[in-house]
Amino acid sequence: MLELAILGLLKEQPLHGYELKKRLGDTLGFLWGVSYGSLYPALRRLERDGAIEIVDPAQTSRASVPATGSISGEAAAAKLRRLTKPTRRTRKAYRITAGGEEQFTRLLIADAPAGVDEDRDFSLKFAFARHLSSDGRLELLRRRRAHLADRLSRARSTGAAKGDRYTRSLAEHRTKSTERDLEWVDELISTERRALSAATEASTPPPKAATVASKGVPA
Amino acid sequence: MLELAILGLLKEQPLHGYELKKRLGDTLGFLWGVSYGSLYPALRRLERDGAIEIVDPAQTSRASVPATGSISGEAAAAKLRRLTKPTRRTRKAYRITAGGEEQFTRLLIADAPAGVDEDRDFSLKFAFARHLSSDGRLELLRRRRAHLADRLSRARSTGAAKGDRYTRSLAEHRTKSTERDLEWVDELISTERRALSAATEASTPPPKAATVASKGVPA
DNA sequence: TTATCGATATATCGCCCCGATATATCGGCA
DNA sequence: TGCCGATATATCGGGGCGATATATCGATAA
Repeated sequence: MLELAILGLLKEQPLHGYELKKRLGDTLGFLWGVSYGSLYPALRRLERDGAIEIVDPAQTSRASVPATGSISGEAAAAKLRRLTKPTRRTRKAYRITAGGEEQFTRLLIADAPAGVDEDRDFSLKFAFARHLSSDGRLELLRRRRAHLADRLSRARSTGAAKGDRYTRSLAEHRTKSTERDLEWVDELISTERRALSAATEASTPPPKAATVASKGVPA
Repeated sequence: MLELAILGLLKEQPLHGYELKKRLGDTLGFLWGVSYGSLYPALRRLERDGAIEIVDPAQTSRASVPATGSISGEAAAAKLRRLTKPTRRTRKAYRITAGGEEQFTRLLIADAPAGVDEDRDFSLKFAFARHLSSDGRLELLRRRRAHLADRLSRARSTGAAKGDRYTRSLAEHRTKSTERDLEWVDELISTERRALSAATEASTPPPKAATVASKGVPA
């Protein structure tokens, strides 16, 4: 799971652990806690599997790998002046390899066996949806839809008159949330379908009734 | 975390592991995966700490501890006939102890240090809200509200124009979800406040303007 | 009767993630 | 110069998860 996120960020540019954690907290942070206790082991795992590699520290000057503190205006000049002599050893930047790119795609496509982390897993994959084809995105959304629909039907079949006031309120609220999630996914599916059919129309002569297939959003 | 759920169920009646798992899946299942790999270690932990104890197998006939498969009508008679000779040993039923009751309360009251499991933690506690005093419930809801408000402000401060289309859509949807959660919690707080003031009015002479304190729902 | 099958039931394994903590180094400032 | 806070890497203990190993029980079929 973490692997996917790391590889996704390293696809953009090489980064070292600390910066990686900050970006995970920033951009995917609303999904995720990401602590060092998971990050560094994950990096070692990825390196072991040849998915990432350490950027040669001699080759890459300090400028190539972004330092965490963004230097601003005045201070930057002084900083660069003193940086002609590149000290500082500690800080290992990682770069994604060809194998890593492959693994990224594999993980992104993979149909995860819907465990407890379903929600997080979907969100993470969707956050990297730009790396998927239109079909890939649709497949991802379809699977998500199926999962939510299943959760919903299961919630409904479990009679509403179960447990005490608080349990019921909880279940009810959760059901509503699931319904909203489902609606959202349906919108995303519609949008994606529209984009797909528009693209198809552009490359092939438009069939008389091209909008037929997008009527409603069945599973 | 699991401890709280287990103790909460054992408060009602003694149960053995398998049944415990089934009930966790049924009643709290919308929260939780609960696998044997966590359940049995948790039971051992609780037993080690004296929070639960094994029900003396000699004492308790089969009927006292619910068997999982509910026997229905015809089959039940035949079953009971053959059960005069009580074979079957494996199946350890656990009972909550006085110390366990204490620990349950402690865990239920505890202000968990808001980690990744905040949502699950709140839901679990709220599911057992009937074991709290009205004040306890209010405190629980207040903390939840604070957490959600914080999440929301953090989401808003992180400019909406970040990332690609998918990331933005994700963030937006999640923000809406948080808003809905917050509204729900506010409703719960109002309800609880009303109940509390009604109870207060019943026991003490009603002050002239008793509704003053319930204007709006500030943190 | 015996074989077999699915549900019941306990338990452990390896893996991953988390929070806490240890340990450096760096840059800025008094 | 000495100190502090931010940067940076790393490990530890503990808990949860999915998979799996056993074993027993009851029912059904051969």
